[in-house]
Amino acid sequence: MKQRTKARGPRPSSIARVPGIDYAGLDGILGYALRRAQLAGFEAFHGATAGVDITPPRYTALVIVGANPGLTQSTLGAVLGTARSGAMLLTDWLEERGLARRRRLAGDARAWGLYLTPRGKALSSRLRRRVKAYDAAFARRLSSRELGTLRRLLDKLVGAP
Amino acid sequence: MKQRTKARGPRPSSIARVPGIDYAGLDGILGYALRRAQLAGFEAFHGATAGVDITPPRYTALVIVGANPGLTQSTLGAVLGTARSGAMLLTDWLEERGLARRRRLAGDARAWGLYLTPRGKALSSRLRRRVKAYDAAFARRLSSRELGTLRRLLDKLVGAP
DNA sequence: TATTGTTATACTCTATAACTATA
DNA sequence: TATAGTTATAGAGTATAACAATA
Repeated sequence: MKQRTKARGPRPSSIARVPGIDYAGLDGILGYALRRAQLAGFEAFHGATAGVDITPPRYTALVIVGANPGLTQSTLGAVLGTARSGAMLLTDWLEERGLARRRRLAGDARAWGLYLTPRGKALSSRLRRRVKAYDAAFARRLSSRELGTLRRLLDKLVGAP
Repeated sequence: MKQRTKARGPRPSSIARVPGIDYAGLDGILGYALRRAQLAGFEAFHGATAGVDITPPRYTALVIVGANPGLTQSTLGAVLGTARSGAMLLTDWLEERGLARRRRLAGDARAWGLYLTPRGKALSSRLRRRVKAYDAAFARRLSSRELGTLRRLLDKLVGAP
């Protein structure tokens, strides 16, 4: 393992159904059902990254920088839906661990281009494989037909093309 | 309005699709699709609670205490899937705003029972109506048939009966 | 011994505002 | 003026650990 063995910090747990509790229509809310499902998906991620000190946004940053070398921090922020300052902290985190480097871009002296180091590339590819496998195991709770339907409905819900 | 008019703190925004970016299979991950959908649902919640200083866990605490008077903090924590210390902070928050009260329970001198005040009940019922309406508007992006399918698949995914 | 609530501490995630250097 | 990055600050959410009172 390259990173610390213990993931610290908040790990949102799934929402257990407590017997005898009146949920007062809370479980009739679509947003609540989505939240529960998302937490179940998070657990798959957590299993995939056990033993590696990483979190979902950090994983996303790692993968996105890996697939888009030379990306600027602003663009990374746009992809993550986060403010520039957050993209900077993520970049710091990657750089401190030797996973990525900032390099000056030719066209614009204000911006940095982000690039994974060999170590970052190795971690990215290892984790991508693991996350994919765990996610597939999670998705296997549905038939492939159901899964296709679910993906279509989720896309429609968020207005994806 | 009874609460502060401005909700502060982090409001997770939705994940925009940035053109020209290689997502490297990230969007093939079910957990990622669920996350995007959940954020869209969160926006519905945010619209419903505009002008009221409340967050999803605080809203959940308000509703759950309202529907289960005499609930202990430990049970509230179990419902929310959070540690006791978190349930305590939520209870403090409710109490500071005059929305709930702690009262000693007869059976166990260690535990507090939680009860909404009239003000808490009023806020709870107003917000429940608004959240339900906004959630319904959000859900209307799907046909009622699709919605039924989605709910069934989400329940199956989290292993709900 | 175990549980309830509490306090203390820490870390992640996110945001806004003000600043600098550059465009 | 506008943008990229940075710094400072703040609040929300979550966790663990240790403690007192009670079971």
